[in-house]
Amino acid sequence: MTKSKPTLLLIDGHSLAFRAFYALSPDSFKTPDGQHTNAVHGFISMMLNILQNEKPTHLAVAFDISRHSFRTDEYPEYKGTRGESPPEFNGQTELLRDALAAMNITTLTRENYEADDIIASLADQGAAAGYKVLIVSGDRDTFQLIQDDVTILYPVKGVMNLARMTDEAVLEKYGIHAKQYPDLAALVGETSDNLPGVPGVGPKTAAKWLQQYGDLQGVLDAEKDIPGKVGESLREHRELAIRNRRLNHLVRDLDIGYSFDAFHLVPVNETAVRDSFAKMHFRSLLERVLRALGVEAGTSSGPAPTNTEVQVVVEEVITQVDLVLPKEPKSAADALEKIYSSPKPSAVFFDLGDESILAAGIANQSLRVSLKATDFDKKFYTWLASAQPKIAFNAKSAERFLLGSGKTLSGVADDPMLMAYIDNPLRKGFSAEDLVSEYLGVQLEEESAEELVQSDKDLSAIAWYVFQLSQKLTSVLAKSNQTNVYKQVELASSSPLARMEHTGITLDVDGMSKLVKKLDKEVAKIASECYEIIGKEINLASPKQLQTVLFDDLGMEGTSKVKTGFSTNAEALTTLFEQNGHPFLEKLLAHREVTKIRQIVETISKAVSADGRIHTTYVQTGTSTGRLSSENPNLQNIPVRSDRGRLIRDAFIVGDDFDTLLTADYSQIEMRILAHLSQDEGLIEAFKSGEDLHKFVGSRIYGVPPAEVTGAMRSKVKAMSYGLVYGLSEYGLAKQLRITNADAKQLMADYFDRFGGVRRYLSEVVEEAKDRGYTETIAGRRRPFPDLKSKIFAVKENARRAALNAPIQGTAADIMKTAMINVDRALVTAKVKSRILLQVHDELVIEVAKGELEKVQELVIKGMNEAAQLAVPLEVSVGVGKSWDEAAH
DNA sequence: AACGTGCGAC
DNA sequence: CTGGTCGCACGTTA
Repeated sequence: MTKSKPTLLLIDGHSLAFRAFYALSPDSFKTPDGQHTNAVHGFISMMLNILQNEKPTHLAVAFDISRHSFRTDEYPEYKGTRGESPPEFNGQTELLRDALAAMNITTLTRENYEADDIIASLADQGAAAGYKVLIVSGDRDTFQLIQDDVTILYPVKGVMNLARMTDEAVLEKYGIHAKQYPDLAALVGETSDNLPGVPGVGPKTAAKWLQQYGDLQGVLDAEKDIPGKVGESLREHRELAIRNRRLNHLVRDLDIGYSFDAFHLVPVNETAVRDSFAKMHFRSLLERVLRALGVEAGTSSGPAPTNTEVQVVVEEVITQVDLVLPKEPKSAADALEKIYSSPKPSAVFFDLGDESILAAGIANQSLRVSLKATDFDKKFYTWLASAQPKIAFNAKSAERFLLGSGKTLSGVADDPMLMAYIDNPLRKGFSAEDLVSEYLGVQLEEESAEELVQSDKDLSAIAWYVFQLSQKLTSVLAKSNQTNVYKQVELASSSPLARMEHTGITLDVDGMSKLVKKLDKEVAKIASECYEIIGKEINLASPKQLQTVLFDDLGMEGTSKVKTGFSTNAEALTTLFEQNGHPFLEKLLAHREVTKIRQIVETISKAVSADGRIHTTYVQTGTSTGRLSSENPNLQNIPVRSDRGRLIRDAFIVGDDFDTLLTADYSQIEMRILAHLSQDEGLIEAFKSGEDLHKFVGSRIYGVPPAEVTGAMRSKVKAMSYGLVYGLSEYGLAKQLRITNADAKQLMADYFDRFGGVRRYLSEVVEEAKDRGYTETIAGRRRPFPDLKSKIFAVKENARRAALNAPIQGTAADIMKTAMINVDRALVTAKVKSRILLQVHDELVIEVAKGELEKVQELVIKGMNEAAQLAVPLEVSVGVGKSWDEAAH
């Protein structure tokens, strides 16, 4: 076995302290004499986490001495935008350096240089001397230091997470290699350093150039070949880029004057650390430091700390639930044996990574066991795949990840996350911590300020609480009569969704990249036409700059208002264009449309996995009505209404080994539900007649035969019908149809004269919701409406409109989920290869295997039709094609 | 990082 | 004041 390399950890002290400062509230960390210590606490905690995870052998922390450096000599405005540091930060750097000294950790500074220069020099020297080097810095300029043995740990989201920036990671994120990063930064500029870049050049443009020409010099050499306004801008502002590049170049050959031995991690001087921490009133940190670093001989003042983890037993008794946490058993194997063979349900909680399960906790009433991923064995997987009842928190994610490694999850009897969603879909968080806190009154994790302290979770304890959660929620749901909708609709959707996510849909990547190129050209052309018209270059994506141009420079009169001034949204631009016909408005609207499409194309393209398919995540707790939402990427808002948009749908194609895509959607499902709920005779007849709905309604309202309903009449009626479902006002209807308020009022009156049942139903819904405090779908899904009693008019009105819509949208969601479950079961039972890929609220997309089309189409239609029995028929229309667009109908 | 604006879908 | 439900990108501000 070869000896592993020593690891040198280099920390940019200021940078990490500042991140820590912003991640923790200063108010929570304060000594009695008013000195804040949040940055120190956060820094040390974070450092200990890194020591634990990375196990470096050597460590040094570099600090800036002052703001003055050779860079400010060259360019006095360097970092000039940084204001005074917040008063709560004062004194914390000194405290931190004292604490580090007590811990026998070397700190380094250098007159006239920044901490990054020290780090750069040490990194090179360390790598050359055979160290593995890890750098913690929040400054992206350090990316230039990345090489085989030099990795940057870059803090994201406060100080909790560190992104491992390797060359591949930089390439992934920015499209260029790490050593090109400073060239990219030079072109783009760095706001936080007060270094403006070349105007009009963003990360994407810069990356494109660097890919093409290699480095900044190459780009500048080729500046004549770069077309368009950006090319012009580059030629005009090349000096900026050159200056930026000079300033962001890190000095890599400083002689630090220490041998690496000085950085070797050694045990701490316990007395000194105790003194230092006592001054700052740190208690939990002391334990951690002593345990992590060990104690220097002869400095210990108390009993020597042991390395064994202290088993924390939470003892709290809450009404209804006995919350005495059982101890972890001596023999995990024994406990697992009992759990795996028990006919009673056991709870399982998974610690989920980005695409795999990292660890798990298992518990029943009296036993609990934690398993790391390395402990997962055949017995564990066999149990997961068995029909043995399980209470699984967020079963869908677990099943998806298990499928990813050829395993599976079955026998899920309860999912407390979904139970809590059914109980109250409006709550903010659905994490196990949130729900345990809300339903059991136990704080699983400290508040966010203390999060840093908690580096290891006891998953078996969480699993045990999950077990308690399901017991508690079982009775909660029984009381509100929602057991049925929970079990039959929500829980039953989990596995089909997991498999849909796992399966994904194939994207024609080549088609998409061609499309981006085409759209890029269109955007550039439209943009330059815009600049031409207004005589200057602005950022067309900036509402603020647009406001200046439209309402100041061009003197237009704003229509609707937003918080920052007059609105520049499409509706406002259209109205303005009707008023003054200014050509800029037209171009701007076109620019918006094309950039939006291009943006979606890029998002979608980036989301393609190694298998060539896109795997969205359906969030089952994402909406207040019962619908699903889709994220990373959102596949429920792929354009379809414009020709350009449909080009995107055309890139979603049938996968290899399959024959065709089939789409099946419900026609006018929300209007059908309205007919059912309102029992309005006219509307029910409309659907039973088989006549076009809007023509039928139009003929009633205008008193003409359906055949004589004109296009204009039909579209008015259509807007009216859909408006009803959303709580549309006269004003809104008038605005949408561009008719007068009086005409809108008349239209509404005529509508309600003929369809009185609808009016009665809608007012009943609101009354009942106000009375009971919630609305209800046909399946019994509830949504609370506390705001219906608000004294604030706008709040109350918003609640009223949402309450009109909730039972309708929610019922549609229940029906679609039921359909999905039906279709999934039918396909599995029929043992066909075909499978569901996507759900888009009223549509399913199915991938059909060769020879299965006829059978599958029949099963799909049947499954969807049988999802509900309404007073009117459900109508399903299907289409088939090689792409999602072709399969549309 | 958080907010505001704008816009794609159903 | 003025149409429901979402997710996402971008600019701006901090």
